[in-house]
Parts: sequence; structure tokens; C-alpha cells
Amino acid sequence: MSQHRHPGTPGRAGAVPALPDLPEATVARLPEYLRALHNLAETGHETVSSEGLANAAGVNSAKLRKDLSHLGSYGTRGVGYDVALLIDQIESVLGLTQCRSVALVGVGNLGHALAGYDGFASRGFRIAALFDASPSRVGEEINGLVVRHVDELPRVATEESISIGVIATPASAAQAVADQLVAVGVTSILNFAPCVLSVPEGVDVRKVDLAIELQILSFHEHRKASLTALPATGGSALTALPGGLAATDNQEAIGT
Amino acid sequence: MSQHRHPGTPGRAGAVPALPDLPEATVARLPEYLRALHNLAETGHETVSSEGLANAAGVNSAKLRKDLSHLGSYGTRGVGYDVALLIDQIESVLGLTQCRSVALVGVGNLGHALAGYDGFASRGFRIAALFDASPSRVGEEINGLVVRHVDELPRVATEESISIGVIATPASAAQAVADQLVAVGVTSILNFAPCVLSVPEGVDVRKVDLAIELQILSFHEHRKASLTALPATGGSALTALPGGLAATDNQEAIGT
DNA sequence: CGCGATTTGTGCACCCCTTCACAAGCGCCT
DNA sequence: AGGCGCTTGTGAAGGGGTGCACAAATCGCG
Ligand SMILES: NC(=O)c1ccc[n+]([C@@H]2O[C@H](COP(=O)([O-])OP(=O)(O)OC[C@H]3O[C@@H](n4cnc5c(N)ncnc54)[C@H](O)[C@@H]3O)[C@@H](O)[C@H]2O)c1
Ligand SMILES: NC(=O)c1ccc[n+]([C@@H]2O[C@H](COP(=O)([O-])OP(=O)(O)OC[C@H]3O[C@@H](n4cnc5c(N)ncnc54)[C@H](O)[C@@H]3O)[C@@H](O)[C@H]2O)c1
Repeated sequence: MSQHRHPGTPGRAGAVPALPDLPEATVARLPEYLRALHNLAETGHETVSSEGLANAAGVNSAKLRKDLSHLGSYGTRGVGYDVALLIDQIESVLGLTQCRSVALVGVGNLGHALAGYDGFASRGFRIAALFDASPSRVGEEINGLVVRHVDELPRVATEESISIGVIATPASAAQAVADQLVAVGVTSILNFAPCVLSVPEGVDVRKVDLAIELQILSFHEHRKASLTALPATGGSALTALPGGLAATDNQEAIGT
Repeated sequence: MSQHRHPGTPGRAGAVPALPDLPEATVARLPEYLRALHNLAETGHETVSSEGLANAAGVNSAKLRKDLSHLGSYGTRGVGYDVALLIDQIESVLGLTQCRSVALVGVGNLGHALAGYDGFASRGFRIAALFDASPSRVGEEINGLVVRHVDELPRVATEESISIGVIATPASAAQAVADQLVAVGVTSILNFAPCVLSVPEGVDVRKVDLAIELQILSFHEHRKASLTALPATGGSALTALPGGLAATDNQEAIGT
């Protein structure tokens, strides 16, 4: 945990936009709102209510309002939120106004899929360079980018001003790659390798682990099976769950 | 969340193993412990202390002990945990004692990578079937499996007793695919498409969204840049911050 | 056989997050 | 202009998770 809290930096009442220090949970949901807003904008909506947006993003409307209030959002009571304005606000807060350059290390099975993914560019990210250690990979061209040897990372990193590193190597190489990324000044890493990375303070690491997701699902599957197996005392225990709707499921959150 | 909650089903003090109803945060960490334990087992360790395991899993040792205590784990004071025993315990709780069959829908860019991933089998999951809607994909053989048309899902699902569905189609098709999966009895879905899925209560959905991860990293990158820009009042305000772990499923930098 | 070193299990306090419920604000219609 | 319905923004309550700190338990050794 590097930070996300500023016990010592209260207001800094400068003339600057005054970084609002958002709750981490809120930050994790903003991209979700952003996507929903883009969908709304494309379908011609100019304003949207918290209820409508919350629905589109799969969250509680009160939660959404509180999230937006954290970033000092400007909604209009009785009307809702201006879609275009809100998009700008969120993109500004997330730092998406500038296009960020991503370096992808490990162009194997998964790396190929990532390199060929067009979802990067459409969200303001640019894959600036591909790296691999295997001679058989180096030189290969994917989507207009040539795979370079990982030793070239220092040079390319400064040239392209990389701000995010993505690791898609086997777990055994991930820590070494992370060290190399950190060494060239990368302070944000997305790790697909199933392992824990040690990085200096100030460097953020997020991981995506397929096996973990499946195992979590497995647990719930297991539990659901156990529950239906023993129908409890009263009989139909599957009725009368409060909450009414609650169709969608998130995590994240969560936990996931 | 759909369920994970039992306001009406208290103890059920039966003689059965008595499903412990674990905290969700604990469930999300168990797979991490499991991987660390497997690594330890392979390197010859027979026992491990909470400190050692916590270190290997990248968490606080107190948190690890509490997690394990939740599943009524048997450690030995003064010694630690028996690695093999703990592996069995966790796998049992996660429902990994039986091999779960996975159906993968959408064999495109990402789907290919997933289909060719050997990390499934090694974690107790078996890709039982591949589906796609495009005629150009159907019939293709990947890793010994033939891609079938998605219309065959009902038949194959019953034959293979699918317990988890993975969606790797474009977002526009994801809801329809989810509906089809639910229709054939799948109650756990892993969704790679960047969209919100509506599913009936009792069905678990977990999502993996690359764009969201990158945008969260972007936010922190943005904030770090803003902080270094204005060195605040006193001077070095960037020293030692105590840890308050974030709530979502994220995990961040640990010093050394 | 007892003692100290070691490590687990957990009570507790704190903090973050979620959710409800409602007052305040805004636009529209009469 | 004024009232009315709709929606935002937020205070407060409740729940869950985290990590400290310590008592209880176990082993090895003298
Ligand atoms: N394929 C998937 O669907 C999938 C899913 C989830 C997680 N993962 C994880 O993602 C990672 C990559 O998976 P994959 O299937 O692409 O594996 P892969 O073996 O196909 O590709 C790994 C690539 O990394 C390169 N590499 C190895 N060491 C390197 C180094 N030190 N520097 C730079 N490049 C290096 C290899 O040359 C290879 O091209 C693995 O850790 C895997 O567990 C993969
Ligand atoms: N490629 C990546 O690295 C990546 C990363 C993150 C997320 N994603 C997401 O994963 C999804 C798949 O990405 P992709 O790059 O593989 O796309 P893709 O277009 O290469 O593959 C999509 C596949 O789904 C199939 N399909 C379409 N409609 C279908 C239906 N109704 N039923 C069954 N199959 C259907 C298509 O025929 C195609 O083969 C997308 O939603 C994408 O946003 C991809």
C-alpha cells in the first residue's frame, strides 16, 4: 500500500484543482461509470439521473451519488447529471486527459491477445512498445509494433515516456521484469503472472489472476451446492430474500 | 452481490461439516494462500509459520491467521501450519476437490489465449468445451478441443456437466451469452467483456476488465504526478505512511 | 520435569464503506 | 408567482475488514 491517504496534507488550499483524495472504492468504480456514460452519450442521452446511471453501471444509486459527490460533481437537482460534463470530470480525475503509454512485457500466448486488443486505444491508452526475452519472439511484428528485446527497455522507456508496465511473462520471470520496469522509472504495473511482486514504496501494482477468479467462483458454486443439498428446517428456504431487485452483481471488489 | 448472505438461515447446528460462511474478503485471499502453499510444498517445506506464509502471499500475518481461523484451521502453536494439511483444507473449502468443468464462449483474440492456457488444469479446472458463433471459428481445433457452435451449448452442457462459464465475446454479445449460459443451468460466470451483466439471483458473476485496471492505475499515476509537482509545505511529505489496506480486491506495493 | 522460546488464535478498537432517509434545490406547469 | 414533483447531496447508522497486542498452547532442551 503505498498511500491513498494524506494524514499530513490537509487542504493545500492552493488555486489548483485541489486533488480531492477519493476513497479507493470510489476510484475503482469511476471507470465503470465512465463506460456507462459513454454508452449513454452514444445513444443520444444528454442528461442522466443517478438512478439511471447507477442502473447502467450496476450499482446502488445512493452509492453513485456519494461517489460523484466526492469529486465535487455538479449535478442538477430535479434534472440529473449532464452526461458530457460528467465524462469530462471523471476523465480529468482519472488522469485520462493525456494519452498514457503502456509497455507490454512478455508477448506469448496472452501477450499476443493483449497486443492485438483495440480496447486500449479506445480508452486512452497506447501500447507504445512490446518486449520479450525469447529470440524467437524478438523482431516479430504485431499490430504494427515490433517486438523488442527486453534489454532495450531502458532506451525505449525514455524515448516513449512509458507510464504503465504490463507483465505477461511466466511467473518465474515476473519479479525480474518488475524490477527492470521499476528501474526505468515505471511506477504503475499491471501483473498477469500468478505471483506476488515486491516493489518499492510508491509503485502501484494491480494484478489480474484468472485462477483466483475461478477459485472464488468455485467456492460459491460449492456452497450453493451444499445449501440445496440440505433444505434446512422450514422447507422452502429459497423464497423471501429481502432486497427486492438486486439483479446485478459486482465485486470488485471486491472484491471483489 | 446476489447472495452471500443469509439473514434467515442462522446456524443449522447439524452434525454436518457446518459450512463456516466465510467472509468474502477471506475467500478472495484463500486462492493466494493456496498458491503460496503449493510453492512451499514444491520446495520441500513441511510446515510454515503464519509469518512465512503471509510473506509469501503478500499479506499481513495477523490477517492470515484470522483468515485461517475462520475455516477452523488446525495450526500448531509454537510450530506453524502443516503445509500439506492446509492445502487439503483450503482446497476442500474452495470446492476444488472435484475437478470443475469450464465452458469458454467466444474464441477470438482473447479466447484463444485462454483456451491455450495451461494454468487451468494445474488448478483443478478443465476446459470442457469451446463455443463461438462465427462459422469461421466453428470447427477449429485448439489444444485438442474443437470449437462448437454456441447453439450446441444446451446439449454439451448437460453432457459435460459444466459448472462455470467464461465469456470472451464482444460486449455486445455478452448479455445474450450470459442468458444462454444461465438457461442451461450455469450459476457461475467469469466475464471478460466490458459490460454489466444482468443475471437472476443465485448466479454469481465475476468480471475481469483490463480497461478498469488501467484506469485505476492511471488515477494513481496522475495523483503521484500532482503530488511531486507541488512539494507541499514542510518538505518531504512522502515518508512512511502506515498501512490502511484498501477495501477492494486490489493489492498494492509492499516495501521489500 | 519444568522452563523459556516460539507461534497460534482472538478480543478489541479503529476505519472505511455501504445504505437509508430526508432536507434542500431545481424546473415545470398552472 | 407559486406550488408541486423530481432529483441531488449528505448526515447518520450499521456492517465488515484490518491490524495490534496478548493470552494460551506447544515444543525442545537442559
Ligand atoms: N494465457 C492465458 O490465458 C493466461 C491467463 C491468465 C494468466 N496468464 C499468465 O500470463 C502469463 C503469460 O501467459 P502466456 O500463456 O502468455 O505464457 P507464454 O509462455 O505463452 O508467454 C510468456 C512469454 O514471456 C516471455 N518471457 C519469458 N521470460 C521473459 C523475460 N524475463 N522478459 C521478457 N519476456 C519473457 C516468453 O518468451 C514468452 O513469449 C503467465 O504468467 C500466465 O500464468 C495467462
Ligand atoms: N483481447 C484482449 O486482450 C482483451 C482484453 C480485455 C478484454 N477483452 C474483451 O474480451 C472480449 C473478447 O475480446 P477479443 O479480443 O477476443 O475479441 P474478438 O473479436 O477477437 O473475439 C470475439 C469472439 O466472440 C465471438 N462471438 C461473437 N458473438 C458471439 C456470440 N453471440 N456467441 C458466441 N461467440 C460470439 C466472435 O465470433 C469472436 O470469435 C471483448 O469483450 C474484449 O473487450 C479482450
